[in-house]
Amino acid sequence: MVTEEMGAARAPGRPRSEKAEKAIVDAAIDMIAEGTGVAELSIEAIAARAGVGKTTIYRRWSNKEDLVVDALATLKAPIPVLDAASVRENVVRYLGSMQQETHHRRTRCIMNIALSESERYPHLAERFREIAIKPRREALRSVIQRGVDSGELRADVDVEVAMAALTGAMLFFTKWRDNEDDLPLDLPERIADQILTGLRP
Amino acid sequence: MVTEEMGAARAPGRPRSEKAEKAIVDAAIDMIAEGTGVAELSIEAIAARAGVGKTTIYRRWSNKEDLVVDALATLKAPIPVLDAASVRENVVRYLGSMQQETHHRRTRCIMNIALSESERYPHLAERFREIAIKPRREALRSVIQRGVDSGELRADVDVEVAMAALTGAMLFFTKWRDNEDDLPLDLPERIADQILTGLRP
DNA sequence: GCGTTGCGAAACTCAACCGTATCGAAATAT
DNA sequence: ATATTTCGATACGGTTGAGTTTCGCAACGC
Repeated sequence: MVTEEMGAARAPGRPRSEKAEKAIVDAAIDMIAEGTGVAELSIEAIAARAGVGKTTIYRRWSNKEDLVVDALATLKAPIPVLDAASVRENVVRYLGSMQQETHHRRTRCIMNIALSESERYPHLAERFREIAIKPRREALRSVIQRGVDSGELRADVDVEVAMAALTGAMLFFTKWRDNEDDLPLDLPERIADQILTGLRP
Repeated sequence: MVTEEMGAARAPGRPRSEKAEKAIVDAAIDMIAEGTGVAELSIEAIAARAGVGKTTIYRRWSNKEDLVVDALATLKAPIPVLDAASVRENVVRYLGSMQQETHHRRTRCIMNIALSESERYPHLAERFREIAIKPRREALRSVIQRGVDSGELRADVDVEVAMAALTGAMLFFTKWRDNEDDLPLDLPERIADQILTGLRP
């Protein structure tokens, strides 16, 4: 009875290729970023694109959802630095980064997953929230909370509603617009100014 | 050369069954409302559910997307009456109806289509916007505009941003929440009060 | 009655993809 | 060297659904 628990050299045969693993995950992400929904995503297509045999995929993940979850987990979400002096400036930066990201197709399509496939793939949606949404939400919450603490914002401000208004307004513009082209460049400023007006003493 | 333009009795043979047509459209809508994505929606399943032959479907629509577009077009979106005296009351009603609708799975799933399939099915998304989103947006815009005109809101209010903040905040709460259960019942009031604070003289 | 057209049902071909199995080659530990 | 495991490739049976065709019957105008 040899213990399998610890130990470094635990491989009797040929070790699994990290390169193949990365190629698979990249292929999956790329295809999602190109607009392929999770439903249409096929293992065969991923294998072909990654230059890998189907066996290599099935040896690691038992189904499509597991693979996609792992793939999403590798996505790093760079959060803007929110260390400016004023709440307004931090909010403008935050909204600006949101607006920037909607120009990257990758981000757009990943957001679509979070929004649309959440009904059918709860695991996936939860994982996504954990990775992409939560840290940002914390960052924005901190900005607003600091504003309340410092007196720059009123003490009775409902932080959750304020966050929803700011984030929701930007999302609304970028996702529900009839015409995506005519977004004004100063949108972050306009949203920040209008909403913060109601939050100041 | 007989003109085919006008005329009532233009049917040589058996007329097409309106009942069958309605059954097909209903079946498609029901399946979408139950969570079936457009991609997984199969003509065969629609035919079976509607109790019609595939022939009957292909005789009317050449592909799935055309059918879904037509199906969405039959959806009537009941818009709340916004004739209260105050802007606040109208906004609360509007947000309240939004919150209500997210409890109907039908509405949720249809919203998902608008949000998620918009990349892959542009026709569909456009049609949906025309039917479901635009009238509501007009209703809310009218409420805010009337508030500005009557002096209840400031003259320099950015109506578009205000709409985005109100609608976006509610959407954010209902769609991006970690935990969907703990939505406070007075959410419409809280959102309205907080945001309208910044819009008043 | 007759020609025409729509109807539901069923059968068909064709393609995609799933998940598994098999193969010879390659990579590693002992 | 040998045993073991992974590799990519390929093939396989099975399922699903698209889109077409055929069939016998029903509904309509004339």
